[in-house]
Amino acid sequence: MKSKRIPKATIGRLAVYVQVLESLRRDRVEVVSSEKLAQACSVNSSQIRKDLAYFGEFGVRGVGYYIQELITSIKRSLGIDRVWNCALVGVGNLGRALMKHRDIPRKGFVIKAAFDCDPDRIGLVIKGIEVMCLSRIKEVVPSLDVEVGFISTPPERAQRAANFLIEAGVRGIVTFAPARLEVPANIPVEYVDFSHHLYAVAFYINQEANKA
Amino acid sequence: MKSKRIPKATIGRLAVYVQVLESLRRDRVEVVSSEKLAQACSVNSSQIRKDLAYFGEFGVRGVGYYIQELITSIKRSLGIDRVWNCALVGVGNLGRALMKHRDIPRKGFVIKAAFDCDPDRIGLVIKGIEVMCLSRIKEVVPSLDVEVGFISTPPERAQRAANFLIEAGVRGIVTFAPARLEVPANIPVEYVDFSHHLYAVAFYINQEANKA
DNA sequence: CCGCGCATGTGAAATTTTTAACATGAGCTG
DNA sequence: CAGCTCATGTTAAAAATTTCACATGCGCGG
Repeated sequence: MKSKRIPKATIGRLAVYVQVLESLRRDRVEVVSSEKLAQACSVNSSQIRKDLAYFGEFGVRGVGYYIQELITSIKRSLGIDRVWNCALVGVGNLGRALMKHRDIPRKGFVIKAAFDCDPDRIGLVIKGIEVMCLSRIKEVVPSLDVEVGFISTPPERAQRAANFLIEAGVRGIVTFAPARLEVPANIPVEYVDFSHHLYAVAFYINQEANKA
Repeated sequence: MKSKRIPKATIGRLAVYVQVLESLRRDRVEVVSSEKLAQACSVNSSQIRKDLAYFGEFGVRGVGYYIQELITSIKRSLGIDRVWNCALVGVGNLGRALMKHRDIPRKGFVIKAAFDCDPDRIGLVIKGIEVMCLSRIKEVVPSLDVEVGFISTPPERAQRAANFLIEAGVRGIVTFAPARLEVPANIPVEYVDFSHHLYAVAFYINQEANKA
């Protein structure tokens, strides 16, 4: 386990490995080889061993990987072996859907506070969380130990939301708004935008058509 | 403009360029240099010129890129300068949200049909679309010129949904189910799963912490 | 209408990432 | 307990991608 720069692509694949491993675990499989796992994830088996090697030695030679153990190890490596407190800015349709989405807490991300600047929304209670005025964010985020910010505002207000969140002390942002954000270099931002996948599928369909 | 294999990463970036360019257009900006665009997208300016070069020459030397024109060119390159008819399988919470989601048609993807295997859901009408039994898919997809399949079933039924869609003749799939799919090599699949972004942000936050 | 400035498009260099190859070590068998 | 099998962990090679550097060519000003 050497401390080297870890490729962004590796992080993405680790998430896939976890997904596939959890699916295997549901099927009561206990051990898997890098070769088998590779097939299920549509990647090369060396790739898997390489990716895992960034974080340690998790397998048993001649045997493979114990699935439960590997899931735990990957989650620890990614830092998702604990709960992350989150704050959400922008309580529109999307924001409300996120607050109600069961899979988010299931993955260890708990929305502890929600903010908006629309007076009509302030005071609403969704899933036990009261929507607060954005001006209170600086007081609330530290007191609730919030480390991650979710942005679900319209694109034109995303930057403002980001500024508020960072000012309030969040350490990373996941934004669902279709807008790029300018943030300090030490604040990671993840852009969630499934329209990119729509574009991609259209492109690859055309590409297949041109092959044939 | 040479016909070379186009990196997957390039496709992802093109989608980002479109997003940023459309934002600039909203601000009435008419021309942009690769350098300016690069900054807004947090990439290298050579990268942008390289990415665009796969598809043609869209800029004017000494001037830059005409934004409206570039948007059109990129969209044509990606194949999103037209409408794509889609069919959705799995009308649970997520499926219904997708059917109501305005941004999907806005991007040129129109859901023309919806399928489920739960009798309680068959017959429901959502956004003018009647939910049909999955057994009818093979008749409906060709008759409505559907080319793209959306999967929003639980993970354990995603593969079955994919099989039905492909059998019915869709050319590509966008799946929202947290499961990997086995499909013929000529059918592109895009996996939409924002939990990957949650994992990523957690990892990068930890990484920042270890730096300091 | 010539020359200058500027930003593109591109070929080559540098870097990163992926794939292949193999030595290592765990576990099983006789 | 020696030897054999198998799959990992790792080193080296190959491939792909990103970045650099600059020649090309458009537009403007004198």
